[in-house]
Amino acid sequence: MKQKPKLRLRPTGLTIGFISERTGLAPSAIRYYEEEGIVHPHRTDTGQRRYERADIRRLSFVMISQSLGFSIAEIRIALDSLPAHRTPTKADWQAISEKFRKDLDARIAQMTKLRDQLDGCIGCGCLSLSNCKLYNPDDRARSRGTGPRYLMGDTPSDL
Amino acid sequence: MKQKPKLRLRPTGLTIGFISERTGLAPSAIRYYEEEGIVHPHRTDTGQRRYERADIRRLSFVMISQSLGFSIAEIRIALDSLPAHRTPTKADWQAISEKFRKDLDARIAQMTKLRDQLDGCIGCGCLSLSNCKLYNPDDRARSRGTGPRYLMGDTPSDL
DNA sequence: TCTTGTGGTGAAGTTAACTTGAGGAATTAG
DNA sequence: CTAATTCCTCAAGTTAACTTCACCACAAGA
Repeated sequence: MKQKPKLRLRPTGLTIGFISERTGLAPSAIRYYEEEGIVHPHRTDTGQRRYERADIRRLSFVMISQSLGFSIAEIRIALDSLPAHRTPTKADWQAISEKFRKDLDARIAQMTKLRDQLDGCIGCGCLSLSNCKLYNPDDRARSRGTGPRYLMGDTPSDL
Repeated sequence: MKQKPKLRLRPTGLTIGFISERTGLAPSAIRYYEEEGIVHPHRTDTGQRRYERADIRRLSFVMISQSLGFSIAEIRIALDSLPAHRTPTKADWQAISEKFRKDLDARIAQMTKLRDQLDGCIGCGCLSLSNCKLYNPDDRARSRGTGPRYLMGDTPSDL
């Protein structure tokens, strides 16, 4: 008896459950990503979502990028540069990761700089902001919450 | 005529407005930090908050730490290790920044590793998760949003 | 003293990234 | 052919880190 492979993928495509298993993402998260324009599954005539294998890659890319600190908005923009109606090639993915690599490089440099100055700034106990190298407002690593979030630099006087 | 210095600091201590100016933080944020146990100003008999100079340092520490990606919960815990009823010394701040430096070191190492493997993983276009070095679940850099957020590693099969 | 600030207190709103729940339709297993 | 799954939609809830608002009290200066 032929052991029927329990694949939730009809000729129409992969089900959300299948994608969920393979990526570890909850179906609700995957639907959310669709709202955010990160994946664009097509629908069966009865309205169920069907994905392609390439979508697993897209979602993996999302997870990795998030772990690197990118927001889904940024990720969406990056993914938008992938070809719309053609399965992305190796070269497509390489191009997209290039930008992220740049960003990563910058952030690593930034953090290294901060670390090296930590002892001289917080560690020394002075925290005199006017001398402090941590003043650097070019910090790009923050974007949570609401309203303005400014890294010190508005207070030119000493403490 | 002696130009009266417009310092909002009565013998009772520094006002929230003064602290706000010096740190660049909005008064609302400073009050919020109080709720979160990060600063503990005392009150005048009429209920106004009065801060100490050391609080500016605490708040600066908070801002710097946040820019490094620490949550205020983590920061609060770190600050709790400062002496409660004594102005923190140089040594106190050094001890506290030591832990953060460790964390920073780890994160820099992590990001560097990720960057170095980016080309070989996303860049190559394979994204075969079972081979991918980005699998690494020891990633500590994420903690936003609700519910479980797991970095791939639950999906041992290939994509 | 009178008029502007500052300051204080809730309560409610905001963004991001999702989850949870209710109620109903399709699909699949036995 | 049922029963059990899986899926769908829409609305509302959640956490973090604050902001905004309304409304009232004190404080400072001309």
